[in-house]
Amino acid sequence: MSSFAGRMKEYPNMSLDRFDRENLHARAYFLSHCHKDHMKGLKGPLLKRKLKFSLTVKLYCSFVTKELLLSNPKYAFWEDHIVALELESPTLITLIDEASGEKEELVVTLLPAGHCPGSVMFLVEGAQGTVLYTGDFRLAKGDASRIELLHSGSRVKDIKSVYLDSTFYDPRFYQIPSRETCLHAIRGLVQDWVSRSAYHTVWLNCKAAYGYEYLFTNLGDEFHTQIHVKSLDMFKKMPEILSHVTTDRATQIHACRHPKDEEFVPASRLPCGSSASDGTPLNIISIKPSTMWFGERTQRTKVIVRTGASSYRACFSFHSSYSEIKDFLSYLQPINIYPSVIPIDVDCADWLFEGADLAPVRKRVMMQEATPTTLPNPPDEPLPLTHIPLITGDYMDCTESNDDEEERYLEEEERGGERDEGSVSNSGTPPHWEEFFTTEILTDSQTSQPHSCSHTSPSHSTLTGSQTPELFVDDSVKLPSQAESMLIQSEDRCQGDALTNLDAGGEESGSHTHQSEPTESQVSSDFDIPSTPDSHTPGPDDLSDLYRRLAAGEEVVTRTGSQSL
DNA sequence: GCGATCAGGT
DNA sequence: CACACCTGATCGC
Repeated sequence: MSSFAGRMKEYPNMSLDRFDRENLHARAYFLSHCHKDHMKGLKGPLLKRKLKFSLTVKLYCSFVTKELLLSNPKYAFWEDHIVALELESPTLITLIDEASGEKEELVVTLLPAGHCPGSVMFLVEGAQGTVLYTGDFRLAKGDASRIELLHSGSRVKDIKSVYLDSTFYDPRFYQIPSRETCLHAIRGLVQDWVSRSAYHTVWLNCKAAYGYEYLFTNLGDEFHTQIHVKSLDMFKKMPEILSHVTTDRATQIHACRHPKDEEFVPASRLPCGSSASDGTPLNIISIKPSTMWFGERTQRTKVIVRTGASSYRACFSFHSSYSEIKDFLSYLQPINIYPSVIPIDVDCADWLFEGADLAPVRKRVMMQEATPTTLPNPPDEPLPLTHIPLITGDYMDCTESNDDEEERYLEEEERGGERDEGSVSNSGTPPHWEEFFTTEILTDSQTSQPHSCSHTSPSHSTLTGSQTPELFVDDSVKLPSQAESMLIQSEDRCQGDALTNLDAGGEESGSHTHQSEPTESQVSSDFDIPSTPDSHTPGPDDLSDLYRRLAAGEEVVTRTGSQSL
């Protein structure tokens, strides 16, 4: 849970993702995405009153976030105070102190965060330097190098501070299977089930939060069906999503919810109460998207876990893993890092200080926010940790990792392997939600013709798979040597039930099928290499070299004017 | 009656 | 593990 107090040290007159307490005095507000834990105070009466008397206070966010926010009537009073910004379009924003008239100019750029529809990171450039507020994000390895506006020419911008979503910035969450791997596994399970008969139905037990939409669109496409959901209202202006969801219960894939669902769902009923028209009972399995992570030493493709006769958990994460965060930070090389949650357990912080001999000349500290009890100065004195927070060398074991073997688990059935995934989905690229957005309001009957309205996104993203096929990752690339050495051949891998052994009745299957070792190409999917021509992600060797040179006092970071628009 | 906070649940 | 909620109880205004 984000404990970010809302303000950045460099630009205390803007508030991001927090709208209570000190943030009531902000000159401008920023919302990175539409999750409740980032909207604290946003519907508070104090802020509501402030808006009434203010001509200049605005809330900046993406078009999609604006749409999702306003689909909830409780936030309707914001309507005339929201300024939706295009992605990747640097925008000059003037912060005005309404009492004194004092002005402060900033250039703010929204960068896609891959966390949920509309989610963005805020890149802020101004007199106090360039800072990046990540909000919540899920970016794959190498993604930072593909974001043009993090660069100035061919070089990464000089970033003073990163305000980081550090949810999984802990070695225990070393690796999380890629979005494509998870999607592929879920697709396989759904395929296995719904192909049995028209009465075989899948219930996706998703949380009441945005972020599962790309699962719906992908499964919808794959199985030529729409996914049953509770409401379509919020997607009115997002034809790509809208066309894949329905309120018609007569479909084999459901993601509907009911306040008190959990109990009676796996038995035979869906939250929506749907049943076959001829009285035949439906065969229902539930798939619960959950975050499952993979420590270095438990490298195995446990992407789907069977938790009962007809219930499964499927790996699914909105947040970047430790290794993805590490890659992100290694690439950006910020001077300061402010984690949004306490970075790691004090008891196992030793790993932080490994490699201290490589400490660079350039000051590099891990900042920690003032604890809530030491208010009222949110961007208060940081707590500098004296050594490098990023260890690009060997990862040190922190705690024993995830070996919760209390449940029977399935290993992902690899079928065609992951090499072919680029042809199935926009592999290697996070979903680009703005593409789904239109200013038109479509009715249900119009949604059979999905289209993206490019006029709302004149500056297209380099992350957009559909527009940049050359960015597709070739999963067959050789592992970087370091990454390769980190992969431990698993000992005897426990065999789970193969997906193909599911009974029609959902009984636990007695038969076991030997699972083959993942091939290198399958395992390497999280160590892919970016292919953007004019940029590259430094590999572990590059970084070690870089640190060595920094430690030797060489000037390797060339400063460029970070004020360029 | 409302909001904020906490406990407990998925 | 931790997420992003939800519900209900309690407290204060």
